[in-house]
Amino acid sequence: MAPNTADQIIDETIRNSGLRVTRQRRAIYRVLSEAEDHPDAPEVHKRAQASDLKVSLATTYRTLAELADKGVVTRLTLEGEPTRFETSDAPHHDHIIDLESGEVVEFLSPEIEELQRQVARQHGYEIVFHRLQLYCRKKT
Amino acid sequence: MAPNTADQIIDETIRNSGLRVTRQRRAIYRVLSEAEDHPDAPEVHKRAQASDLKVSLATTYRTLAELADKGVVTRLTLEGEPTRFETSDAPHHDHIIDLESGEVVEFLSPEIEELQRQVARQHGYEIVFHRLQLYCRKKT
DNA sequence: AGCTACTTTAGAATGATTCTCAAATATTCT
DNA sequence: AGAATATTTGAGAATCATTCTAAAGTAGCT
Repeated sequence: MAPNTADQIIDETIRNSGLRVTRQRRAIYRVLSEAEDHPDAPEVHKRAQASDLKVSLATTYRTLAELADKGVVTRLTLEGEPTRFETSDAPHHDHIIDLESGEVVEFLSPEIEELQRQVARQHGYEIVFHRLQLYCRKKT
Repeated sequence: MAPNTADQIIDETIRNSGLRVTRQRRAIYRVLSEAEDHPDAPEVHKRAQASDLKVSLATTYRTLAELADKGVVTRLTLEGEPTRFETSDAPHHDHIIDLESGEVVEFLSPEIEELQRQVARQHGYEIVFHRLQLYCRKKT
């Protein structure tokens, strides 16, 4: 029987990534999958505490790094601020950052992705992953 | 008479950016303009020392930040490593990062840039600056 | 040369993240 | 189930990158 509850899916995801399922990893991954935004490690830690899932800050950092290395979560490294995280379950996308409000908007452009592949190929490379960030201001 | 030697151009560049010309700023900017690669702050500092241009590490960090804010140099923020720098005199370009060797290759794609502008516009934004990095491995 | 504002310096301080290793816990073996 | 083994966690120390501080030095104007 396939997993059906959110909790079961979380456990599956962790186990499938090759890590043991622990209370702490569950808590951290759950915080991320419920997040509407892109929190950094201390913020993930705070939310986990708040939802009565005690985890240390060290474990939060460690677990986020592990999950990122396994590909289950994605690092969002913006200019001049601590690394943020998001789950990798949403389809791939890139980010627009509103320089005034700090708001982060996700977007997807298959055309750009294709051109990226072409550029890489022309230089003898194939893309493993990429980062595209548009730092913008609201159009006048 | 327009500046003709490399030294004069360096002084002009610094002065035009609105900063006073000092021995230290000259040294730092010179290191960057002679660099073939994309050094981080400690590396710029080391090279300045080596070429007999004494500068403190604090000043190196401060000056690189000032020049970046003035737009004379550009920050290159890669995943999981300290910020690197390059002069802004070369035409705009993006980067391919070879994941195995760490080598950084520059490329330019007007088509991608145009698509980026379109995407931003569709979301009601206009781009102030952007970052595009392709993390790659050599094509087999 | 003298004044004044801007700069530099060395070291302290900060912020983000990683490390250490003993205690706790998950999985495996009987 | 209970014991043995391999992982994982937590608290605080440690590290790395970068910025701050306040005292001493210097650029640029007169």
